[in-house]
Amino acid sequence: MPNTIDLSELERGTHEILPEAEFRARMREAAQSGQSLRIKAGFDPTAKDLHLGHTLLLNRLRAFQEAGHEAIFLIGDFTGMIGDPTGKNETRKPLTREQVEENAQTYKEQVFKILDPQKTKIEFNSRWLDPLGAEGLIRLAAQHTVARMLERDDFAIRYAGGQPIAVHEFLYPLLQGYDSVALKADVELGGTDQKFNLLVGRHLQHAYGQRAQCIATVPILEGLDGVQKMSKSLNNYIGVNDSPGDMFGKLMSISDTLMWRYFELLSFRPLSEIQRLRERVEEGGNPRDVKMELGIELVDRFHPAGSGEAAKAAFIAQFSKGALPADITEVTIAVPADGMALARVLKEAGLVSSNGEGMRMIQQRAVRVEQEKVEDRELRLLAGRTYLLQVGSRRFVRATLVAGG
RNA sequence: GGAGGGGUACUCAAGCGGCCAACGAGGGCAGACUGUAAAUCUGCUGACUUAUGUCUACGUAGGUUCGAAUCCUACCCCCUCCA
Repeated sequence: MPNTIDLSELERGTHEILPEAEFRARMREAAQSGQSLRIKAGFDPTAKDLHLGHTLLLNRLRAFQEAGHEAIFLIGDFTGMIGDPTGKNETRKPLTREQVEENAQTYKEQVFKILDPQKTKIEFNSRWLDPLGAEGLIRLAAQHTVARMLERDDFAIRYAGGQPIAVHEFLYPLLQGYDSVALKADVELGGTDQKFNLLVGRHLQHAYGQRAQCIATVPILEGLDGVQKMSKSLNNYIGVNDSPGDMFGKLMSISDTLMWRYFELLSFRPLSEIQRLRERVEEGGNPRDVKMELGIELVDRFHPAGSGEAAKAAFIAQFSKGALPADITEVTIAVPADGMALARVLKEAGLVSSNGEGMRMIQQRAVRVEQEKVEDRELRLLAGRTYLLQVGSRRFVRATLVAGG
């Protein structure tokens, strides 16, 4: 049952709420009547690992949940089993039912780091899209016009630019919108790139005689590079399952400008406090220290209490004081009697992807053995002892060489 | 259905018979500088126990040639215009 009408918490971190007046009215109405609302957020079942970009949306969902509303975590398994709408994205190949279920399982584990499992309803859209059938699909398609479809930005641009648009691409927004009809959603949350699709849901609910949902969009979070959106395929992400050390380290490597963006979107601190931090830096404080605050907050959110401080301490020890990281991967490599060329050892240890790269790294003075920089490309390591190998400043392995092989 | 243009490495994009493992840009990695920052500068960026050597790669399959990413044939895919 809704317990508050603190709209600022619900609206914080959103990019846009449409229509805003209606949204507010409905929230107040719900609070007065004690009737909780159905808040929907859809997720693609392809991504197995959630990253901080996904959490923006989850944080919003959680805010509604805490306000006493019903959070519906919708997994788009039906669409996932068909594949990428544009058909151009290799990473979104059609999935089998088993894969979808497997992904859903890992999703749940990660999602409940943020959402309250007791108050979250998980749905799969194949539940109503499977039985829809061709007839239902055509009836659904009849509710929308081509002209309105072409209002969507990327369609409009592609159409105008002579890029192909396959007919089925028009069906995706319809199916997603139909999810809202099937769920009788009151509010749908999504990324700003989803705005059009969310509005289609609103339109369809109206067409099906339901009270149309309000929509709230959240910004797309930039990745570590500060430019492109955070995504695993661009390798600029921070995963919610990243180890405390990785998470903290990645956060420390972002630019000072991006740091403020992360504060604004990811931190739960009051905006006034963030403003104070900003002033501290403007008055000459080291941005690094503020960045550490961010690192601690986020590491603590996804790991046991105290992990943040521990990650910070480890970070300082390793990078500011040059100590070795606490956990170094250990490998055992079998080498011939006359030893093995260093480059090859690096490859076997997984520090570089090829022998050639190993050679290059040595040439570039990026390789250390037992903390000593190696310049000799011919160096061979012999069996019978363990070496501490390092490539660059972050890649470490402790390799034990044994005779054989 | 007709006419034309095009498919090159992670991406974009040159090359149009040998000097091409393939210009350039972006990305990535490394070094310097630092706050593991960012920005900047420099180098590297197909594989092979690094070799003035071999192998694999310019949509796919064949062919011409001493030699092909480059020429020819067929096929596949994409785009534009016309119907």
